[in-house]
Amino acid sequence: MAVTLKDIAERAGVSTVTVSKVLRGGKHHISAATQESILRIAGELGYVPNHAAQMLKTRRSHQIGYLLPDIANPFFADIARGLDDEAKKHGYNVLMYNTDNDPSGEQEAYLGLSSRMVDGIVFVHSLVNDEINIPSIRVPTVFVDRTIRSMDVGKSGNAPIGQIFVDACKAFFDSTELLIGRGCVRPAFISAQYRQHDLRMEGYLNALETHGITADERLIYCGKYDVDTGINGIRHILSMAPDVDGVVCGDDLIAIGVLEELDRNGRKVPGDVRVIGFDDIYFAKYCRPKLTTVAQPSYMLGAEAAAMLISHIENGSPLYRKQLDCALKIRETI
Amino acid sequence: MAVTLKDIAERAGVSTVTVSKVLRGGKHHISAATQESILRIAGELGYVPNHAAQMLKTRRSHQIGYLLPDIANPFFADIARGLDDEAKKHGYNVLMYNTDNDPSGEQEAYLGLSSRMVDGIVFVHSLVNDEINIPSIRVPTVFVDRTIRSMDVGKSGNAPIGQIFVDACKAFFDSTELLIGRGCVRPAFISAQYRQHDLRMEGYLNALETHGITADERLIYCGKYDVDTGINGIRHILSMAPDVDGVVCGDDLIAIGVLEELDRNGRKVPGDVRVIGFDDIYFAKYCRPKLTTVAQPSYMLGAEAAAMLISHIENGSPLYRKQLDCALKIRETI
DNA sequence: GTGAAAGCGCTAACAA
DNA sequence: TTGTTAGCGCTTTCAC
Repeated sequence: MAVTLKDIAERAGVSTVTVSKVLRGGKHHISAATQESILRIAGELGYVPNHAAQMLKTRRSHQIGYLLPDIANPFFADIARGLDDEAKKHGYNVLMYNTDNDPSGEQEAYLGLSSRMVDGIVFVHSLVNDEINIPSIRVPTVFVDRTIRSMDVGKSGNAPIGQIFVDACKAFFDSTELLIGRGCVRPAFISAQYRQHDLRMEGYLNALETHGITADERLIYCGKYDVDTGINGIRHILSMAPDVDGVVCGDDLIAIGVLEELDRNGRKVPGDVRVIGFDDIYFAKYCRPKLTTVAQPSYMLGAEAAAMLISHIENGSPLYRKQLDCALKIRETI
Repeated sequence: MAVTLKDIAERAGVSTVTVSKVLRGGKHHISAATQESILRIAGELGYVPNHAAQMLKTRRSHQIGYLLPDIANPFFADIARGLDDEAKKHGYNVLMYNTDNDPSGEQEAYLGLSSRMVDGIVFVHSLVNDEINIPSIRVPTVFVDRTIRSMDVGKSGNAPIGQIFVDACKAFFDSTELLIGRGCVRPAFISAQYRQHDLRMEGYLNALETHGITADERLIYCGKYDVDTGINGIRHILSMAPDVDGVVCGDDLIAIGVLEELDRNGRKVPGDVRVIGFDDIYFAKYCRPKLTTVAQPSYMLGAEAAAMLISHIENGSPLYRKQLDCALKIRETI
């Protein structure tokens, strides 16, 4: 059986309250002698506070939930790392939950985490149907990466909401424009589409329009954010529109698939087809040819989210919306 | 304020005990009518059990801790995915903690997690100094990937210990032998070395000896399990022993670094130098040239660990040692 | 079938 | 400066 405040109190000849005060530190008025003896005894006995009891009493778990599509995607793993590092600094731990972008799983997870009394949730939402699919926000929640429209936020109920994101629309506008600038006249778009109104696609489409290029649905393919979507996507596009000369990819995983399949088909990159990704996962720079991509500040996305959440939990500072910048990484595929 | 058993009890005109029994399901002797009304009311009120209270009472958190070096390493992310999937099946959640292989951080984390009352811990241990650096095992713990010698296990104290691992020594023996079979006479070894007695290096050395090749310390470089170690390692080796004609890499990240630096130096792979990795992370097959490597069953490592742990927690089945098989993935770098 | 009593370990408010 | 009282929400005897 673990050692409790009571055990220490008995040996020190004081009450549990005194022990509690001393051990918790902070401001109290306990004599130096008592303090010292309590600290010593606690050390000797190897006292470790019982979190469940503290939790029940204080309604604080010092845990934050991380709801994400899939930790095996390096982009989300980087966010996780930022989260965990920042959380640790403040004595918080991270409860991870993979949703696979499954809306019902997401709901279940959200409820589950709130009953576990996480103090806050960092949520990379699937955004199916363009709206958050949880009945109500019960816990302070920061949405990362995928933005929520303000009307969704209003609708969501009681607990406060924050957002950390990048301007994906602009990023995709820029990268599409970059391809066009390099001479592409038939740039394709391969991505996932979890919401009706996809910002990445919007950026692509805007750039096309700006440069007087007519959008061609044979050049657009939507699947998931994974390598297979890249492979299948470019294969499909190659069959429908063999004159494709550029590919704007929804993320780097897709881009890697595109590179792979293009290689199999003997199409040279960037000679025949130019390719650009999104995220700048760790491996982007080790692809051959090295992947040109738009870097998301993934680690910072996580760290900022955790910092915002914890500062809200501890000091009541309000949650906020914050946009982080992307950075173009020109390498060899354009 | 959240709805409690008491709220339901009042409306249903029964005691909290009755409500608790019904809601928890399982075997009890409550009349169908009472049951039905309790269930209905609980549903209406949106009852969610308070985990902290349950925890305090039952000493079960339904959480398992995952202590790992770095979630940004895809190998550990894959394990995490296996863990989480298996844990979810049984109603458990995963608390992640990145240690960066820092022994003192590991200790702190281990203690922290046990005070959070995790029901078990899955531990990818740093194994510095060839022994586990935690004072005593307080919680059922399964060591994954890095094996613990049985003497370490005995020493560790009270709570039971399990292990899921692969035969790294054999794997490295085989892959070194493979390089030799392809004609390498000066195969190098680049890896991390966290313990004095490193199994990966042992396998490499054994193979050398078996084939009558004298080990040459200029061909051995140890750093960390990351890309930079591969880059620095091969750069260093190239300067010391330019006749190197093969590299056995401690993991795929290192191999990727080696490939990168070899390319910069104009050395052809596999023409001039043959390279083999370890893990088979997702990106191994998308390197150029495609990385030949030994696949670890990373997802299964995680899933098995969770299954073992949970079965022990729930049914008291003993923890055990289990070895999983690796599989050679011959691609283009040898 | 159902409920009363007790307590898990801790902390907040108030007394002394 | 220290202690008393009370209770967080739940579950576990055990009695009815």
